[in-house]
Amino acid sequence: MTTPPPSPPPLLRLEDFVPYRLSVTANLVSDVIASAYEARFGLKVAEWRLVAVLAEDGPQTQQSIGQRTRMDKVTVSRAAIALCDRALLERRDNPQDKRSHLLVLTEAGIRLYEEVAPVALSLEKELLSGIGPAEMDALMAMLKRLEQAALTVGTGLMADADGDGN
Amino acid sequence: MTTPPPSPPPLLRLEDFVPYRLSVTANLVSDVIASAYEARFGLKVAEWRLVAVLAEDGPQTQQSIGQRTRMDKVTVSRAAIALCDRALLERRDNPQDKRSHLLVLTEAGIRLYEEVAPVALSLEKELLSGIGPAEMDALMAMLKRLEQAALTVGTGLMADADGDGN
DNA sequence: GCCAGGTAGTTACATTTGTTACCAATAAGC
DNA sequence: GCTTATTGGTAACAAATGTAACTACCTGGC
Repeated sequence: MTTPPPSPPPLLRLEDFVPYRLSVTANLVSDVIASAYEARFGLKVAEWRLVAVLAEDGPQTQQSIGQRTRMDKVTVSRAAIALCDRALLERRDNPQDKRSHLLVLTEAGIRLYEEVAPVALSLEKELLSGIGPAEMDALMAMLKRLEQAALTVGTGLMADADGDGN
Repeated sequence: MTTPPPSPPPLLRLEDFVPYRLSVTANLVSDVIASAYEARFGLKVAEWRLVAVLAEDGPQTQQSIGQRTRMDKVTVSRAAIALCDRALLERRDNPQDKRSHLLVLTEAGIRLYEEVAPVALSLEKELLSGIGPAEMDALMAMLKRLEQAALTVGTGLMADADGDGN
């Protein structure tokens, strides 16, 4: 009609924009994994993470799990409650600090872990089919570096998150 | 007192488990980006994506945007409504199909894009500091491959309610 | 000891997000 | 030119997620 679509010069290719690509891929992967856990073991991702961390590093407080996995303390709390309800973990009193509980896997929890872990690894393998071990190491290293960078940038912007219209 | 010693053999190192690492990193990065967009331009991620896709590929329907960005059609719809309210885009009737609208950026939308894009690129650069261009290409390639693999695996074990098409 | 300030964890609430159901328009069958 | 099945899009509902406030406890100064 009057003004034909102006077609501005694309300043940015979304397909090749790292945060976008990262987010899309991660969500897709996460979705696949999540539904596999959910369908096969009735576990949500957060719950599986609790189990994995506890199996790996032994009993610890919710806070320490939260730090390790960068999950919110509320998320951890809910996951812990859910697992406790299913008797997969126990919350013992922490002699050092009576505010906190020490989370410990029960026998059933350990068994569940031993059942889930191989499935998780096999899913991972399937996802990584066609990617060599060297490449994979490089991928992991980059992800870790990205994580660090994001933390730095994040805390940088945190100072004046909002308040100024700008 | 002393109870079953909870030292199961760690079958899996969460730190090195790709889906976990990917998810943690992506969420962190996404968070940083999202709060930057939100604080500086009042844009949510989905909204920014609409703007970017429209600027890049020109006017198109919501459905095509959904396919391209793997966002749910509801997400796209909400983002479109929000942007329309702010007069950043217009919904023209689609002569081909009167059910759908053609989304077109307005002048203001284009200007916003031209303002946001450089910021996005600079944020990306900051995140990628310390990662060489070759490595980055490798990262992108691997992410794309992971995405493909996830799609395959996903459709394999999911009931797949999503009409992804092509 | 006691009070201020801070932390672990939970609860209650608000916001976001996904699901389902629905309407309008198209396309296919008769 | 109707009736039925599908599709684009939205709205209404339900579930997940984050935020703020709260309890219980710890720590330090006095």
